[in-house]
Amino acid sequence: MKISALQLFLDRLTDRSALNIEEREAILSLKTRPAQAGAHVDIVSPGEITDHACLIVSGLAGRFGQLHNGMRQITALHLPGDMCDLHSLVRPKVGWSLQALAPTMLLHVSHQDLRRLAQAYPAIAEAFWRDCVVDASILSQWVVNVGRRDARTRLGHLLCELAVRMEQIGLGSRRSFTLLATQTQLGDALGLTAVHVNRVMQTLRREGLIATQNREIIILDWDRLVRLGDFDSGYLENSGERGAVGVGPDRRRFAGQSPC
Amino acid sequence: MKISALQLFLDRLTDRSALNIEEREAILSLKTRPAQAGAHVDIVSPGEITDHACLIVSGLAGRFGQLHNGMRQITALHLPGDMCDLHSLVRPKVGWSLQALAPTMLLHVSHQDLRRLAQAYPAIAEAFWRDCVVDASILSQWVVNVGRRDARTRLGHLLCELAVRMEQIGLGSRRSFTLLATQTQLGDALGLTAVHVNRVMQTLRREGLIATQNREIIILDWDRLVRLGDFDSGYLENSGERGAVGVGPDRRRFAGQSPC
DNA sequence: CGAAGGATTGACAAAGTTCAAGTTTGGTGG
DNA sequence: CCACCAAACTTGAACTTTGTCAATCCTTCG
Repeated sequence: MKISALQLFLDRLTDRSALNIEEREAILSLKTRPAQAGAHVDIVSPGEITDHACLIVSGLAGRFGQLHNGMRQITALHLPGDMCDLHSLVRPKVGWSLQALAPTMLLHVSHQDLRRLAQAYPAIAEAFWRDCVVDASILSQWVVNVGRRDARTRLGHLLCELAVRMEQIGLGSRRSFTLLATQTQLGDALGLTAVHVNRVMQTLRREGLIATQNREIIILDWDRLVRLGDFDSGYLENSGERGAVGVGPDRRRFAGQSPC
Repeated sequence: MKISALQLFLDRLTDRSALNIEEREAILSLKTRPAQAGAHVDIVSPGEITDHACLIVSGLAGRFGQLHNGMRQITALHLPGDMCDLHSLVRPKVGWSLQALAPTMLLHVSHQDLRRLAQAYPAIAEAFWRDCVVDASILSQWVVNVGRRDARTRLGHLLCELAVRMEQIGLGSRRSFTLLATQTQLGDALGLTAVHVNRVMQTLRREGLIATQNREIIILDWDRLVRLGDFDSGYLENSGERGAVGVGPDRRRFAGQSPC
């Protein structure tokens, strides 16, 4: 049974923030406009002033920083269920491009509608805010990864992150998942050359850490990969400690959902 | 005449978000508790669950990601007027340490009080959210900088960023400002060794781009440094395009303040 | 004055890049 | 179903950039 992208998005929100029935319904009944983008095509271009956010349904999208010399650096990868441009709600002038890395289906959600929700339900505004903060926390890790780790560790870390995130949204697991990025794109994410990504990937295979077939990454030894990648999933998970600005009546707490 | 840190913080908020008199007064009347930290001492340690945010009054603070092998990467530098842990309002479990890079004075502001404001004034909640988003946008640039630029460019970019940010808060200008970080700390921010930072800095001096005396950075040729650093200040500035979740009655627009 | 932290230097090593040439793969039209 | 094309992946050799280590100098501060 196929789960709608809005449901995935809502799951993520409620995993991190408490939302009551009414608020959840409100999210689920957001109007959306389907769209798609082939590999390498911009979903949002830099300099634009957006009036909508993009909810990934399937595929893979990346946020690209462009250098004046033409080099590129991916600063974020967006998986299905990610509401990519949520931050554009409060800062509509985007500084970077959002590009599909592989054929990608998405839904446009208008700022106007999102704003209406945020106005009507402070708890939703807070959930949106928290979502942005979690994204920033992933971004922080990205800086650490790219700044201070050698290539092997960097790639290991990225693979771990993706495995956990894919598992969170129910696509694959930390034993295997589908990675819709080319080695060149991985290089752009890691601050490495495609050539070097290739070589490092080979050593990981040779050492029996991972295997690949087609677009599938198979993690043969999770524990060793975690150690190699210096990975600590804390920044991705909702550790149960959830800040609350403390909005609205009728607040309800959830039990955690994934027995991770 | 000395401007209070709260006023600096408010200036930043109102530069990015419209706040009416009442809301501004509310910010200014926040209760604060002074604190200080010597160079290299933690202000907030990783794993803690904070109940307050930290407003920098003077000095310099940095957010450190720690690797398991002991290496460190600075993911953000915080100047006076920065409310460092605003994001902890919605995610109180912090993943990284906040450390003073030089003797630093700061003010603690309790989450409780900040939450009260955010509840009472949706426009303030939105301003806080926007502040977090701007921080994330700086973080994005940081990823690009560290991931894809060579050492010269990286250092050039960081110097440009700091010059602009110092100018924004009225400490120094893009012709000169005080940089309270050691070369080792710069290395931690740039993903480079202290030794290499030193050498690169020397070439910048030799080429007549910058001069240093004591803790002061003097930028001799701003345009050339901007070109070298591949710097575009867009991500720091409030481009006039300001998203509005559109909260509260009595919204008022400001004219821009700094004729940048 | 002496200690400590920070800046500077040099010789060398290592990690990653560049370039340029294959090889494989997947998809498309005939 | 095959031939062909483009994109992705792989390989090797030479080359750069940055890191490492270890010593020395300089400044600040008690």
